[in-house]
Amino acid sequence: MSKKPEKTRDLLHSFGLRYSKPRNIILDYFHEKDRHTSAEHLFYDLKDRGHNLSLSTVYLNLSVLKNAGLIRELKGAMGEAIFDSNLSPHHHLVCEQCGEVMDVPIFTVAGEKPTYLLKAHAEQATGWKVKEPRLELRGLCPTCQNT
Amino acid sequence: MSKKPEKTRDLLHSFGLRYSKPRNIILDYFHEKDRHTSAEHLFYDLKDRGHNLSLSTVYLNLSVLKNAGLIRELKGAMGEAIFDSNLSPHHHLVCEQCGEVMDVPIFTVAGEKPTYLLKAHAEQATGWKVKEPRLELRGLCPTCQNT
DNA sequence: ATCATTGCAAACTGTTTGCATCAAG
DNA sequence: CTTGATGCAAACAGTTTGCAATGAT
Repeated sequence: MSKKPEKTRDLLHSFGLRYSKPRNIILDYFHEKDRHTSAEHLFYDLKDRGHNLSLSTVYLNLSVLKNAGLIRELKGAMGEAIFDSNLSPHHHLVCEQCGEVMDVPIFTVAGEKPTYLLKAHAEQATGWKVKEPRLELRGLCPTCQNT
Repeated sequence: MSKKPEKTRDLLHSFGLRYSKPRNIILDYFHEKDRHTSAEHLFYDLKDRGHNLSLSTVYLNLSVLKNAGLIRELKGAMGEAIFDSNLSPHHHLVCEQCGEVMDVPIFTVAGEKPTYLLKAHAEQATGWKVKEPRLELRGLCPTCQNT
């Protein structure tokens, strides 16, 4: 099932990263299909498949891959880090009960009348029940912009 | 500086909560002006003012007050819980560098052309540099809605 | 008198780090 | 050979919990 290591090696190199077996395994995992996974979940999933990476290696490489831009990070239902290999621009729907994460195309969410239609659109398009969206935008405050 | 305890007692009672000195102190803190604070920050702030609540009491009461609807929770720059006593609907701008949190009125953010104007509007209105907003909506997936 | 709240310490979860060993380039 | 990656264990931060003492109603 796994891609040819040379492929992965080239991919890593093109991002300025070294090849390693763990990285190959992790990238294979993500490339099988778009996945949303936490470090721990990935760790156990890989263990089930006979890949005994250490947990710290998993953490380390998720962070490396994220910094290289090969995967994206979001926050799960409990605030844990969730990694997503789908790089195309999209939003996320996170189930507060089971933790399930679903991708939401940006243009379904971004209707003409944002705050209200956001919720309605997303609910209609996905069947989820969406909590009142309170945005928590990240950025740099004026002071920190000059630092 | 602190409000009359009877006031706070009545407030707490009206929310079905018992009065206690820690709750009084914490509510006083929040009501002095709208504040954004983490549990730990609150703990030290109160210590500086001579109120030696235990950290677990601070955590417990923030959670109690939040569940009662007297304060709101959001996630800070590092994913820590930040509590906000401003209950009117608004969004937040969180500085990734210094952790500063700023309120953003909903209608400044929610323009006519959401995804794009969101960023532009917010930046223009606040002077912040806003990272591309990726929404992480919370809700219930179809399965969990029937549980 | 009853039952919730407090404070302390210990437990826990998610994540990071130090360091000796090992593999990639 | 040089530098970066691994794996383990220990360290950490933020938060929660168990429990006996205390305080509110």
